[in-house]
Amino acid sequence: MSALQHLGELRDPKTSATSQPQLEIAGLAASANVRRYKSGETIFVEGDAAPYCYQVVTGVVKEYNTLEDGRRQVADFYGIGELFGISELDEQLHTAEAIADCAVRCYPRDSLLHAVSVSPELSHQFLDTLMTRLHHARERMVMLGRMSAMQRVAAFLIRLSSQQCRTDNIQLAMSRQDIADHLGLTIETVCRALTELRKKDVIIMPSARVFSIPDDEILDEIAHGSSAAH
Amino acid sequence: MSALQHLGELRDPKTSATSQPQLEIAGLAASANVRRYKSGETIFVEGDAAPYCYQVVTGVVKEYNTLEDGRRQVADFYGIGELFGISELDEQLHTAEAIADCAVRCYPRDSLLHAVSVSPELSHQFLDTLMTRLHHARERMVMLGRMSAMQRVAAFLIRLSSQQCRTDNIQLAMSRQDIADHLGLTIETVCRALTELRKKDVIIMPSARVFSIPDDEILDEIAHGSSAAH
DNA sequence: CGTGCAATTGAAAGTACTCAAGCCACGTGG
DNA sequence: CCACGTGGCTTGAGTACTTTCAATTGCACG
Repeated sequence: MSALQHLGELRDPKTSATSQPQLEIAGLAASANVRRYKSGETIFVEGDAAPYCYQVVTGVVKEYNTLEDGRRQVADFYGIGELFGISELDEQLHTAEAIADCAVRCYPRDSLLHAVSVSPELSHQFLDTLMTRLHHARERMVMLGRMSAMQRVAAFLIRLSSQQCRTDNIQLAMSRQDIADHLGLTIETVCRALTELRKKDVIIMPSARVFSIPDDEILDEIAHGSSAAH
Repeated sequence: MSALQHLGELRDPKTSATSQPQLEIAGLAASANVRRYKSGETIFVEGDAAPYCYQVVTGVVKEYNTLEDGRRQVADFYGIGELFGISELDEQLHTAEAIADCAVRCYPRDSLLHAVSVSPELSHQFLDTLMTRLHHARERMVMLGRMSAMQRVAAFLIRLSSQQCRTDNIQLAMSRQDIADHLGLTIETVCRALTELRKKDVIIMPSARVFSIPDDEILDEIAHGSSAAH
């Protein structure tokens, strides 16, 4: 099976379910407190000391890096239950920002890592999360390295649809700029791809941040098929 | 500090040393046997059952995915001591191939994962390896998503130079095609970038598979500086 | 009903790709 | 010993796609 096909597999419970840690990490809830952030607020900055690891309770968070010239690469978006701000060093590797109003649980990094290393249960679960995340990172590398703009946008919409478990009125929590920065494109190219999908009736967009997929096979075909999608 | 700068940090012992597991995993050496592969031989194929995890004893291995149209994305190259063939599922996510004559240690996957989950020591080490790998995967996403062909090639040469701890007569274990597939470029584009670097005396290439870096600051500048590198 | 930001569209420019051919080192066989 | 064939690497010309720059539209808000 090819890497491209994997991109559609988020829908598959066996890959996605295991990457969702439980909503509260056993034995650590006591030492963790919850913070709230408004949409657009920064949670931490690349290079910061990293005393905590974080878990989304409510809302959506993005992690990104900024290049010298101001361009960004969005590493990932995190929804309810997902961990972020994890690194092997004691400094943050990304900047994290709320893209919707958020509640975020903060686990002391040392406690979390210690708890993980002494509990076989937690260890297994955490390893699984990391391996799944690495897996997805590599699928994204295929996307960034080998897929056309249209294919990237189509694959991104498919991923959102599978995450929200629906093909109707799917919410786009992030801006066009965030999507572009995630897919390695410019905002204009994202717009043009969306416009083309709309014109071909592959997607329906009642407003700029909501869409539906009438026939997900057509979208799949665009995401996985020939790169010449005109 | 930006993600781009991280790309040069492989030279830094604090990031690279921790990602190297010891040469034999304690308590598992008994159940692991060593296999040998000639350059070009396939070790396992994407989708295969994954009864083992592997560790390079000698030589160099690449892991890659093949797309429907035959193009490839090389996920990574692995040198002495590095683990590969790791996934959260019990099937291989990539195809692995020796790009030089290799000796490879095979650990039964279940034993390895079990050993890791019950030993705090191993658990910590394995987590560290995975987090570092995720970190590097994300740096590569920045590269694939945001850097020009010339920047990608320059960054790749810098990485090789730091891995081999030298700036003289650095070996290119992999073919131009492998480099192209790793960087998300075509073989021709890689050639042109190398030719340009040679013409500008940024690198010296006594032969196609060996190069030296007279002044690594210039190369750094090309990798991290303005994308207009003409 | 302006203001301001996000999203969209258009036109021109540029970068990397495709296709095609030439080059080079190496191994084989006459 | 040299012609020949092979595979990997390099170069050239034309093309296609994405970006850049610029302008317009749409929408929420005071």
